[in-house]
Amino acid sequence: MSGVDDAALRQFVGYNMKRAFNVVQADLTQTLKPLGLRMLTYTALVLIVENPGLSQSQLAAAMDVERPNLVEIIDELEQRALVLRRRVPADRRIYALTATPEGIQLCQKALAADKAHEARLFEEIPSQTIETMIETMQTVRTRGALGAK
Amino acid sequence: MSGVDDAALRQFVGYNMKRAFNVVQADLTQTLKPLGLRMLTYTALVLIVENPGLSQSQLAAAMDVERPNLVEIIDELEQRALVLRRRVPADRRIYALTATPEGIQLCQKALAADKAHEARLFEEIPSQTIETMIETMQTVRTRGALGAK
DNA sequence: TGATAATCATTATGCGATATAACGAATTGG
DNA sequence: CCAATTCGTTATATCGCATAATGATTATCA
Repeated sequence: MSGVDDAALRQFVGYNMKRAFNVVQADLTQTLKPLGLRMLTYTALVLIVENPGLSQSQLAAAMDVERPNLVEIIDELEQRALVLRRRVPADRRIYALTATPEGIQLCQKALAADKAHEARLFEEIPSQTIETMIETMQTVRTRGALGAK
Repeated sequence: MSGVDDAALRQFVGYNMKRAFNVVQADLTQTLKPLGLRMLTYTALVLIVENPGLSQSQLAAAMDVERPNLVEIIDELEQRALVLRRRVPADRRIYALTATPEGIQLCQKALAADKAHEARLFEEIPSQTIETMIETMQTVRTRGALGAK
C-alpha cells in the first residue's frame, strides 16, 4: 500500500537482523506470556536452572545486563517462588541462586514452548540454513566481545 | 572467567540473534555517532532521501514505529536542516518529507560508513553466508508481517 | 448539501530495557 | 590493620516503543 522503498537499507545485515528480530521477539513474547515470563526472566530462569548456585554478578555478566537491572529480575522470580537467594557462609556478600522444583518445571515448559515457537516461525527455513545462521551469529557475538572496551 | 553455561539457550535462533544484534547495534551506533545520527534518525533519513515527498504516516509504517514516535525523529532531522516538512496544497493535513542537499550528502556519508562498518564486522564471514542470512531474515520478517493482527 | 466518520500530525503519558552513580556490608591484599 | 575491591542494592536518567486524546483537515454518504 505505502510502497516505500527501502532498497538502500535492505543490503545491510544489521537492518534485516533488526526487522527479523522484531518479529521473533514479538512472537516469543506472546509465547511466554501464558507462562508469566518475559524474555529477561525466562533467560535468567534457564541460566539459573542450568548453573545452580551462581551469583547475581555472574548471571548479570552472562546475560550482558548491569547488576542493578538484574535485581528486579531476580525479585520477580523469587516472589513467584521460582528461584531462591541463598546466603553462602563462605562469602556472605554473595547470593547463590538456585531454582525451586516449581522453577525447574516452569523452565522445562518454557523451553518446550520456545522450541515450538521457533519450529513454527522457521518451518519454511531449511535446517541447514538455520544451523549456519546460528554459527555465524555466535561468531559475530564473539567478535563483538573482543572489540568491546 | 565466569564459566556460566548457556547451552540450553544457544540452540535458539532468537537468543543468538539478540546477542549478535547487540554487537552489531553497538558498533553501528559508534559508527554513526560522529555523523550526529542514531539508528532511528539514520533510517528515517535514508528512507526520505530514497522516497522524497512521502508523508510521516507512510514513513512511520515503513519503519514500524508508531506515528507519535516519529514526530521527534523528524523534529531532530528538521532542526539540523537535513529534511523539510513541506505542506501539500492538495491535502493540507499531510507533511511531504524531503531531504535538503545537506541531508542527501550526510545520507551518502552515513551509508558509506555503514558499509565500512559491516565490512569490518563481518570480514571473516563468507559473502555467500551473508547473502543467505539476509534472504532468510527477509523471509522471517515477511512471515511475521503476515501472522500479525 | 450537510452531518458523520476517517485521516494526519501532534501532545501527553506510561512502560520496559538499559546505563551510571553512590552506598552499606563483607572480603581481600599489602 | 587499613585500603582497595567486590556484592547486592537504591535512586535516577535515557531510550525505544505503545496507547489515548485532540485540533485540523478531508472523505463518505444519506
